[in-house]
Amino acid sequence: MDEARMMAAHASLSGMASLAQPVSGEMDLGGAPMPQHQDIRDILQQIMAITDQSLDEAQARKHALNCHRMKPALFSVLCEIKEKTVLSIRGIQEEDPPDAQLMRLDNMLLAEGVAGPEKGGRGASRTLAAAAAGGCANDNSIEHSDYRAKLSQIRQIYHSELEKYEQACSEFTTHVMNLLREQSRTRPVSPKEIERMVNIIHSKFSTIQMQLKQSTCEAVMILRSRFLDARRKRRNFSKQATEVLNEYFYSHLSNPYPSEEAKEDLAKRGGISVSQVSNWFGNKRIRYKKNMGKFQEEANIYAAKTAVDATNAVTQGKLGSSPSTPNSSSSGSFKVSHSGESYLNLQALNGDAYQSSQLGANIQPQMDSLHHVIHATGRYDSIAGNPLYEPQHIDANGRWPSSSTPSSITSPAADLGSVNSDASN
DNA sequence: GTGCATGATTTCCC
DNA sequence: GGGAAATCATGCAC
Repeated sequence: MDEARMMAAHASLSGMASLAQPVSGEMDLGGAPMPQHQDIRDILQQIMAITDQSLDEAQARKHALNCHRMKPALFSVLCEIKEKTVLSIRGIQEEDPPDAQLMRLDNMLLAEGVAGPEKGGRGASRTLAAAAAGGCANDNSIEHSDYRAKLSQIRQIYHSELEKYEQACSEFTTHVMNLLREQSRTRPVSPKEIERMVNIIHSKFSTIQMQLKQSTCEAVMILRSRFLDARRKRRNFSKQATEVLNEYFYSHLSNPYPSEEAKEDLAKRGGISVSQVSNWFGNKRIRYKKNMGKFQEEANIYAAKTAVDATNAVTQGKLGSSPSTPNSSSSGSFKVSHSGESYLNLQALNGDAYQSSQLGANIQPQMDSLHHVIHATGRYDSIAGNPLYEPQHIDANGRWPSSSTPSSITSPAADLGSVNSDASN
């Protein structure tokens, strides 16, 4: 203890003689020092003298002082002084307002499914739902499981660390409390001081917890951004997927609006998602319309392919094959399920007859394909008068004739027995 | 590195 | 809600 503090303590004690009165319960009304006062002065003198003594002497003196009958009273007074001075000042400095940042972190961890009860991750499911709206189903399913696994890892680490911190906090608090209680026998430590110390410890551990929460949030953010980036990452479709989509597009050129059923079928066959099919058709329609010349060659290739399939189907039909003979197309989906005779008769049908024939929609893909072949081979002109062979499928407004009300019957299976808007072409 | 192709997203319209 | 159009962002050939 330095001289200044000793003097301060001395002054305090001198002024606090009155505080010690209740303990002794005796007072010299004439102002003469009572025996108790003399005791206190003696104790203080001894305390002051400790610094001048050797270690052994000091220990012995300390022990003697601890056993002194006035010690409880003295400690009580010192505790009171401490509370009135140092601790009150600390109290003002340390009482922080509720931490908004901590609340934000807690909310975010709850929202992401890291904190709170296990629920498969609300954030995860939300992200998964968002991802399911687009992107390859197969790839996404992998990414989903990957995302969930990583989120689960983060959750585990977070809870493990949190538990460690809480345990450490509890252990340390108990340790400090025991220490202070132990020390209260040799130095003035009030219960309030212990309580305050516990609060300080909790506050420090709370800061550490906040750092943990912050790190966890950052990890979740990084994970999410990686996942979302991966979702946005474009990958070209497989050759098969592109072929399946192009086959459908060019064989339904007059009305390239696949129904939900057709989209599902295309998605299944192409190994992509339905929304990817929708995206593809959206892009294709626009890009085809913008630059038909560029797509002509591609159109001819697919048209020829489909036409060959159609011809095969026709031939087989003429030869008396079963009406349900599968299309020889590699795609194997757009099947000609009616006889070749019906197909040939179609060219002579007017709109009404076409509708009543109940097969126009099914034949239309082949008609579209043939149109392209004919157009490409210069034979278009000779049959241009036939309303079935429109040189363009897009009207003056740049729209497909039925684009405002796309046919819901574009799937080969669904085409059966229904009226296709293509018939007007 | 550049330009084109292409899948995905966004915004607007009906 | 679905589609058109514009735009973004990436893949890929050169």
